[in-house]
Amino acid sequence: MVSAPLSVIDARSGDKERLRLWIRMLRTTRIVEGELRERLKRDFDSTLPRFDVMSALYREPEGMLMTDLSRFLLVSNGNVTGIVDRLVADGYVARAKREGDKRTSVVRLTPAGTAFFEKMAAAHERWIAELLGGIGTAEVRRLSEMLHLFRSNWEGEH
Amino acid sequence: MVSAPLSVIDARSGDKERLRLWIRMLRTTRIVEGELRERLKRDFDSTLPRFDVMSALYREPEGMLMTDLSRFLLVSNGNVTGIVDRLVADGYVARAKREGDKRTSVVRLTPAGTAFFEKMAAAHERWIAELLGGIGTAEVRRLSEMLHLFRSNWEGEH
DNA sequence: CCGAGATATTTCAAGCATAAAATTTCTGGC
DNA sequence: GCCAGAAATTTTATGCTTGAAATATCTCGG
Repeated sequence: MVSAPLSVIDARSGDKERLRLWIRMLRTTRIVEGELRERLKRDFDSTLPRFDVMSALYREPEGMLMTDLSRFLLVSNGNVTGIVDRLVADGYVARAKREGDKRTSVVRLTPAGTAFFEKMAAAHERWIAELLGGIGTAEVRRLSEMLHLFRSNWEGEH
Repeated sequence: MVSAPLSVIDARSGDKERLRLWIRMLRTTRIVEGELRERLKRDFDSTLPRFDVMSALYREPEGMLMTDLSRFLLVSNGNVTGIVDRLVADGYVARAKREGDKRTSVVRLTPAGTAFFEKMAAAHERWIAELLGGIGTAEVRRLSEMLHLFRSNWEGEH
């Protein structure tokens, strides 16, 4: 046999293209994240991790446990502790002890935190619209669907 | 006038979809990055930033200036200093003073660094092929092209 | 020449990130 | 009731990240 079977050749060439896709995805997210970081700092004196935490809490007015927060954000539990500490110090977030389980504490946005987040979120949505404005609406939909599928597959297996 | 013009309505609905796309992109890269980080640590006792630096240097056997390195990787100049420091300490990278300009130093992979990187890169490519394997080859090509266009647009404007 | 700005790099302070260890509290079988 | 293990959280050590300040060197008009 002189050449590999077609399926193997296909797989190999596909590998290279997946690698290129990954590099481009990483570059795109880095560009956008860098821009968002800069603007959050400039306009709100805040950061992306703080925005992420507040965004998660905004969706859950009853509050969340630290563990749920770290799982949702895909970051380590120890990491969340520090970010929440600083948000508490700023008065945007409150920790509430619970009746039943003394290990856990429910974390939620304060009214000040909610108001502040709503301002940031509005700007954030405008920025994303601007930064991703070069991608056509049909492409956006297609791409989004693809990534949603990826996530479903991933979570199905893990 | 009771309702906004069509173009405005279109823009608004597109904004929401772009926001959703951004969130999904961020989640995807976080999942993949987390997996890569874990495997780099497990199999090579290394990290993603170190891999990125070595990858950049591998493409330039003549070496790179610190500034070019940080620009290429889209990270701050101060950041590169620390990563390179540790790579130098491990013997994978060397700083060479230059004749002409005493401010600059050319950074390049050592033979040990080259050999080590080639092992990592092979594993890295397999991992990406595995992790992004759920996305069909045609989709990969399409998606990749889209992101390439995004980057071209971005760099054209900045 | 020579000094004002430009350029390359490092240093610094603060915050983000992980994994692993330590602490505290809960739960279920005995 | 007790206690072994599980679970929620914080602490710790180390490394990554940024923006800004500090240092050193270069360039070039006068």
